Amino acid sequence: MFTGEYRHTVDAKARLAVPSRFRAQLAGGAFVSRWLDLCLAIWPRDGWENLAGRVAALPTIENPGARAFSRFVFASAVEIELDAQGRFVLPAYLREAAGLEGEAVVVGSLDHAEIWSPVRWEDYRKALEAPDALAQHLAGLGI
Amino acid sequence: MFTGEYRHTVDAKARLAVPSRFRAQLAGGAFVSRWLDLCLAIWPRDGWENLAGRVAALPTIENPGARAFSRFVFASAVEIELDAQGRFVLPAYLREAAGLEGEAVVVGSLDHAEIWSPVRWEDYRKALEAPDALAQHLAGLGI
DNA sequence: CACGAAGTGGGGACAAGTGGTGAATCTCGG
DNA sequence: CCGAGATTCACCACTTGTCCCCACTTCGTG
Repeated sequence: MFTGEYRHTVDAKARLAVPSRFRAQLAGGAFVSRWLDLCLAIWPRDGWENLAGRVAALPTIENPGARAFSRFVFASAVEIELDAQGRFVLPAYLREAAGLEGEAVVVGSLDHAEIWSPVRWEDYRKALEAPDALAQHLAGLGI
Repeated sequence: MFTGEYRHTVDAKARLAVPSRFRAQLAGGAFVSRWLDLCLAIWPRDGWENLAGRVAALPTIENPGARAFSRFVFASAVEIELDAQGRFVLPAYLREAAGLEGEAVVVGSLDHAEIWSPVRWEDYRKALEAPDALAQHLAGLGI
């Protein structure tokens, strides 16, 4: 399970360290892709294959939205390998897509981790903390 | 069951002691996350897995609100382990979220415990103690 | 009054995160 | 086809933060 929030640096060589708590779960191989709300996602192999299977089942021929989503995710994806220090290299187009430079926030999201620009994450989180926004979301869930 | 109110210190290393009455219930593993009304929640493993399971079932790809709530819960959560003295470390982002420094109030809340900043807890409690506030909230709950 | 448990504070060992150097590979021009 | 430059990758070194253990104080209890 991926949880928690970690602030790491993106160094001059575009390397980003994966939080140590995530490493064991990514040992069997990992994929990075663009993701919803202008962030990036890190998937362990099985989660990635699960996602690929679900997207493959979408009606990509008839439905432009499904087609767009499939391209959005898979055209950008790279398989990554961690170096001895637990870092990997972020391709330039992914850095650009997420607006990353200098620093990044890595957050857990259950079956995958996400990489955010610190500014965007802050904005997103603040919108969420508006007094009743959360309770609204909870209401429909029966929680 | 978690009940009672305890005032503990958050020391220079950001450690917080769990009230001894709660420890047995958290022995099998515990999780801390952001929670409603700007406090933090401590969950025993089974309670957390119950919550996580329900959030995991949400349609996070199609629904931005579900996505936001999923991020709120999982991005903030940490699995904690108590040291020999029954303490654990509060990550900086959780301290900030709950406005904690120096002291904290730990309160029981049936299936989980909550961590409040003393000031916020005081305000919240006072608001509830206003003559009719509680009755107002209870109305319609069928209690 | 004595004992034990709970809460608090601090020090040392180790791992995580970060920056940098050198070797291997690839690209491009001569 | 060969060589110089650029780029990437693997390895090494340092700093910082985290974790674990030990010691002290206070409070409740026998």
